[in-house]
This record gives sequence, structure tokens and C-alpha cells, in this order.
Amino acid sequence: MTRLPPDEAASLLERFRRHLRDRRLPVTRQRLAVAGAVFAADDHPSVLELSRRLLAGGDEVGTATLYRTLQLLVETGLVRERDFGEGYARYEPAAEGHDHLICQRCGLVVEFSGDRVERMLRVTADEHHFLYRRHHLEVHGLCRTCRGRDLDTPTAGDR
Amino acid sequence: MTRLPPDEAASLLERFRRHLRDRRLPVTRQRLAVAGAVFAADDHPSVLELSRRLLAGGDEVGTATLYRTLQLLVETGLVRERDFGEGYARYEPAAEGHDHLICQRCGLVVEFSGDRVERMLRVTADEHHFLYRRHHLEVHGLCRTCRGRDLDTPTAGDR
DNA sequence: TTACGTGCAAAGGCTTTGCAGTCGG
DNA sequence: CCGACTGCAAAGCCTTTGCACGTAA
Repeated sequence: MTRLPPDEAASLLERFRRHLRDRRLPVTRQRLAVAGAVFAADDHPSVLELSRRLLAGGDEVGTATLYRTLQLLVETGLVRERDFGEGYARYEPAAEGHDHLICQRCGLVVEFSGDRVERMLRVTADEHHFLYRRHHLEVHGLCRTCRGRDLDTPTAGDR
Repeated sequence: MTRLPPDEAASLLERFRRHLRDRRLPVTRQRLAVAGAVFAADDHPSVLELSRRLLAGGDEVGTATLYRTLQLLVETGLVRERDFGEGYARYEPAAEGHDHLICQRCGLVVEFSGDRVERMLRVTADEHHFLYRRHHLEVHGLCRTCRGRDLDTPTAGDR
């Protein structure tokens, strides 16, 4: 996943502040820190990983607050929650439309643009008299390094 | 989701038996019961729900065994595990080839052939040096009857 | 000042694991 | 017979919740 350009990350942070102000919710150090950490990510950090990064950045945030803030961010639509079937959630800035290739063997996650897929799905939706809004897509397979090996060993990837 | 035709369910069960035999794994009452319960489903039952159905059908199966058997079935590729972000897993027969259009307002689910999407994804996977194995796709939008109405009411669709 | 946020610790809920007993092949 | 399976109960793990204290506005 590509890291958000600094200005875009800043803009998302600003939108978060506005959202809080509009609802008369306190703008706290923790909330800004959590939002900033997610917007700065170039991957899909888990809660634990976010906690580590915040700590490393000198912004310690309690676990409960971290969870509560992420929930808030997801509700505002600024952050997206992803589930790769690992038993815990991952988070990413809700910037763009991309989908994921997931290696069934080693768990590697690679992103690709969802544009082509989306164009096709708009047509498909229309054929079924649906108005396309959004889609969720995961492609499971074997990455470059794993595809060379024995192909029918049970995999851990699917969960 | 549509229930599997009886013959197809039977065929999946047979494939499961063969898989077990091939690996010299015991074919037990519990394993057949669990597999049968999943293949007979016309929805996406959770572990708890499967447990209930098995019990109702006179096939009590311990929780641990249920989890272990489902894992086995997923590894064989005969059953698919789904995560709707509810905090627990759901299961369905892996009778493939269908994706879903889901109405964000009324919940209507319409299946459509995943062939076109799959062809595209094979190419995409290849571009990223992945070997395509399978995909999971949901398209969220508004169905024919709902699309006429107010379009920006918050939806429950995402998690 | 006051409502809401925060952190800790405990509780929750789903899933996995250890182990003694059982059974399929 | 032996290796694998079962079931129970306990442990694990991620996430949520209760509560006393702190803080943005």
C-alpha cells in the first residue's frame, strides 16, 4: 500500500477535527494521535501494531481508548476496517479504491487498483437493476515466492 | 443463498470421504455429520448455529471437534469460511462461481456469475506474480425498488 | 463547571489447546 | 493394536465494558 501524501493525510486529519467539532466532541491528544498514526500508515496495521507505533512516537494511548477511537474513525468514514481472517482487525485510511491479493501460504498482502473491477461491476450491477455503490474484493492465491513450492499442502492463509 | 441440490451435496460429502481416506484419516460419525450440516445449509451458519442444527438432527458434536472439523473442511477446499465482521466466522459449501449483489437498504441478495470477474482477476493476479486460486467479492448498492428513494441514508452494510 | 474522554483492570465472546479416554482402519 | 479422534474443561486472544479520575470547551 502506498503511503498517503502528507497533504492528503493532513486533510484527513482536518476533516476528523471538523467532524469532532461539529458534534461537540472533545479534540484530544489521543484522538489526534490515533488518527495521525492510521493516516501515516503505508500498510494495514492491527490495533497492537498501532499501539506500538504510537508508543514509539511518544504518544502512548490506552488500549480501550485506541479501540474506541478507531471505532469513531470508522464511523466517520475516514478509516476503513479490514479483516483478513487472522482473528483481529486491521485499519487503513479510507482514501482510495483498491483491492487485495492475499497469499494463502505466507499471508502476504498486495494491493492493486480496483478501477478495472469497479468499471466491470458497475455494468454487472446495472444488468441486475442495481445501483452500484461500492464493492469488497479479496483475491486469494500464491505469491511469487510461494507458488514455486508444493501446491497442495494445507494452507494457513484462509484462516 | 440457494440450497445445494441433494446430488451435489452428496457428491461433496463423497469427496470429503475420499479426501479422508486418501490421507488415511478416520472417517468418523462427527466428521460426516458436520460436513453434511454445512452442505445442507441454505445460508451461512455460524459455529453455534451449526452446533444447534446438529443437535436438532440428533448428531451431537463437541465444540472442539466442530471447530477442528470445520478447519479440516476449509483446508480441503470443500467449505468456505466467511467473515461478515461480526466477531465470529460463518461457513458455507464451497460450490463456487457466484458472487453477490447486496442491497444496502433492504438486504436483498442477488447472485451473479463470477466468471467475468474471475477471468479479469486471473490476469490481475498474474501481473502481480500471484497464482490465482479463488476470490471473494461482494457488491453493495441499491436494488431496483430501493434505488428510487433517498440515496444518502447511512447504511449498515459495512460491518 | 460539566459533559465527555481516558486508562486500568476485569469481563466477554469466540476459538484453540491439553489430556484422558475412545475408536476407526 | 496404534495412531488419530473426541469431549471436556481450561487457556488464549482480541475486543469491550465498568468505573474513578482527568480534561477540553
